Amino acid sequence: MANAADSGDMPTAPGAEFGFLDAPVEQAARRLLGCELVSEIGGERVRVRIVETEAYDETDPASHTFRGRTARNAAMFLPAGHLYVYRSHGIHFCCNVVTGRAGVGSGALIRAAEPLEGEEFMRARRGRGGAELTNGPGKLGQALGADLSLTGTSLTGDGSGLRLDRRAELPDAEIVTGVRVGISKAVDAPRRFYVRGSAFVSRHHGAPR
DNA sequence: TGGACGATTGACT
DNA sequence: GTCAATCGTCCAA
Repeated sequence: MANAADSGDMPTAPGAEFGFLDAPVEQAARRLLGCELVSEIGGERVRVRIVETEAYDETDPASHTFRGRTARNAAMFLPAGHLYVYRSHGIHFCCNVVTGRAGVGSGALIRAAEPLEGEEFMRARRGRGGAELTNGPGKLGQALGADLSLTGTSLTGDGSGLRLDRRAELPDAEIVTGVRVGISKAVDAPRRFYVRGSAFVSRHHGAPR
């Protein structure tokens, strides 16, 4: 697995940049709200602001890492600040920011984001516009141009993948906590977080109205 | 090694 | 509201 720290080209100590994600996954998931994701995949620069996340870790029956490390979920055990991409329903690519220490299988699913830059590229990839660009995990993955080749990469950004830019932590009053979406286990765990009032928070079947 | 199922989406009734 | 698409992963046998 490629790791920027291996090549010795890290400008700072490994992990320092994403130290704010080396925390209990619920806290890390909250801290990701408001942060920005930059994609330069295919030479097309796209930038979005994260507005919805869900927390998953090894203690959680709904998590891919609940039954331990496998070939698919190995990236979740990397240090905080790496990317874990999985294929959903054979069709969609969903992006997770890995949190916590190396060897710990935890991360936050990025469920939705607001477009900030490169909206024309997202429209071309999605075949749709408006909130439909990025208001769901599969939609966001498609808008960013993400696929399985990005899993295990570092979010420091190397000009060809994804970069995570930290932003100031949102005040509690702007964060809504709820139950996660689309899972069949631990359905009542309050591990979904989204920005109050954002028009890009995901819509899904069975959503409260 | 077979088979059920999924951290979803979009089209259709 | 209902259901198909689509395929890799993982568990049971």
